[in-house]
Amino acid sequence: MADLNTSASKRNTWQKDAVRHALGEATGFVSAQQLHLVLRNHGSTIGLATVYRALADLASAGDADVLNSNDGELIYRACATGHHHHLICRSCGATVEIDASKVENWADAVAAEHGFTETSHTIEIFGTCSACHS
Amino acid sequence: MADLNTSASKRNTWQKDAVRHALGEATGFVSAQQLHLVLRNHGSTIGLATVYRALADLASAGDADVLNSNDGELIYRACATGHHHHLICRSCGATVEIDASKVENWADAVAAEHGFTETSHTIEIFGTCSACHS
DNA sequence: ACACTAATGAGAATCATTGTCAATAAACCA
DNA sequence: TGGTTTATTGACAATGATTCTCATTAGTGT
Repeated sequence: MADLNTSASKRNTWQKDAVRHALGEATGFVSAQQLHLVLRNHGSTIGLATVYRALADLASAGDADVLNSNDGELIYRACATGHHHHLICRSCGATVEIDASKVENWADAVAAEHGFTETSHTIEIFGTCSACHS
Repeated sequence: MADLNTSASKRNTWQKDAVRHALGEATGFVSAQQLHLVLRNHGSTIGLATVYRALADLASAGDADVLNSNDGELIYRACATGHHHHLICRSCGATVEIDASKVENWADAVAAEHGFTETSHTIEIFGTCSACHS
């Protein structure tokens, strides 16, 4: 019974759909805890561990972006397209996806210059958006 | 700037010196736990909480860089000069400080373009250094 | 040396995240 | 459709990093 095409056979559950949907509804980045709370407040009986698992799956499938907030918790965001970076408002959490091909190239070049291979990078820009900048 | 210990008077203790020194000795980024272990192995009786406090102080004084490792722990590094970024070997932890004025400007420009002010950013490059890339 | 009080350290407390495992329910097949 | 298989769930325990508590220790100015 080996599923050759879909790596490890996955099942579709309403829990995964709920997490995916809730993540899509959210504006900006949200933590697993926040998402779980929202779902429970909407009457869902989903478990916290399941939210964590679903988010981890989404992230590893490339359907969600992860980054660690400054106070050490992982926060997630629904993410449509391929590789990109974020411009995030520190006060309201609004997020703008930004293309960064120039920086990509710069990062790869710098790494290569120092003999590094298999490079990856973390690039995030934080600021105060115009709405929050009274 | 460097207003001396007037209102928030700080005291100099051998513990803080030990942490500062151990951090200077380390190559690359180290966690508070690792640093504590190293100090204890060298015969120090310093407490873990003190290592955490000393590192937090160094970081907020601008004498150390902080970043979160991918497995969710804070790692520190002695940092000589102003603003810069890092190229880090994923396997041996070797670190290269890189100047990134081009990217600085890019980041500020992108932020301004979207009406963001008071911008800051996180830019780190990870890879496998030539020594580790057998 | 003395007094004042910041800093220390041992352990408890916190908090996000992950592991455990019996019970549940997708997906597949006859 | 009903039965079987087994991935997935969820309640709770466990982990692990970091922070807090508080009695004790030790810098610093007088």
